[in-house]
Amino acid sequence: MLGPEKFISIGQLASRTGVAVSAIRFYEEKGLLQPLRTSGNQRKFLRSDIRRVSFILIAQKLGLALAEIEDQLKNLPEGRNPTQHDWQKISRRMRAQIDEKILLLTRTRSQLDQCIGCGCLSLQKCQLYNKDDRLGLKGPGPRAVLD
Amino acid sequence: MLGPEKFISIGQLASRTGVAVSAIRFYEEKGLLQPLRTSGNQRKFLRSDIRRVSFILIAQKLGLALAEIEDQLKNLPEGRNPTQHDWQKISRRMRAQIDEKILLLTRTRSQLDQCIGCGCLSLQKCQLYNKDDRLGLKGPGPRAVLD
DNA sequence: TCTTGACCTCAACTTAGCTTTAGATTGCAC
DNA sequence: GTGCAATCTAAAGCTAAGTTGAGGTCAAGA
Repeated sequence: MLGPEKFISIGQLASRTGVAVSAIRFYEEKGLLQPLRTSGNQRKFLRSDIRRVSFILIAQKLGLALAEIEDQLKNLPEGRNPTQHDWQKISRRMRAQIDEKILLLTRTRSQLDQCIGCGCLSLQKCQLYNKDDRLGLKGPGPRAVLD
Repeated sequence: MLGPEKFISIGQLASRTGVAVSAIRFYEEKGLLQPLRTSGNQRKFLRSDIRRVSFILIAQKLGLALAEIEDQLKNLPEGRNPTQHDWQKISRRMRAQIDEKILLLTRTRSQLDQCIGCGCLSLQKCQLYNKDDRLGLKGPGPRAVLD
């Protein structure tokens, strides 16, 4: 029968995930994907790489950098297709990160509420912006300070 | 009496906010700060610029880009020192943004929970990663898709 | 006066996360 | 076998948010 092929091309992976072909090559370069090659040197991906790319996208939305995402993906088995169980473990870890993020935002919000009361928005008085927070909730921000 | 000076230097602003001098100049270049100059061409800032910089830092933590922060700051009066009331208005707007962020994260979390149940983490099945979300919760992610 | 630290400008460099471009294959369809 | 889209590599370009460096000026104290 004409069942689905075992491997998919870069173009297929791109259209299935909505990610540009160039971005997929870039992810490979960064070590997030490890496609095989055809005899003609074209990349061939496992079907499970669709899920892998989905994971990359979701994790990015949560603010993880590609390097951090790579770390998470290291927990997936090399070579063989990850099982449902493999993905569950990794998902649970992500849930913890979301929890943490929500907590930080909630704290920030209540601090801001206090500031709305007094209208101060000042570093000294509010503690809304202090060094500890700085390390917690990350964003761009001046670099020197982050070191 | 020796009351506090009306203006502060760039170095003072830097040490009061914890932001590098180079970053402050950069913010000025981007239009986020509009210091006056001394006869010797050195920048002189209003004391209220400390608050302004604090705001920039806080807003960055919430994921706003400098351009967006500039938009918010446009709501502050030019020239005169912002009043407590001015800051309150702007703070309330920020609170709304935090609320929205928390909402999005909460939604993402519950979707992820469903995925943990099935272990799928797939685009089609879970809807954890769809285009609507993509616009909502922003992050890096492939550019083409964002257009 | 001299020196020293804070300040000035302008240009180039940095990191992350990609996209774009150019020129060379590959592979499928007719 | 001819054509055309999809793929390949390598290098350059882009945006955000700054930092770094070179070379010059300002201001205040000894």
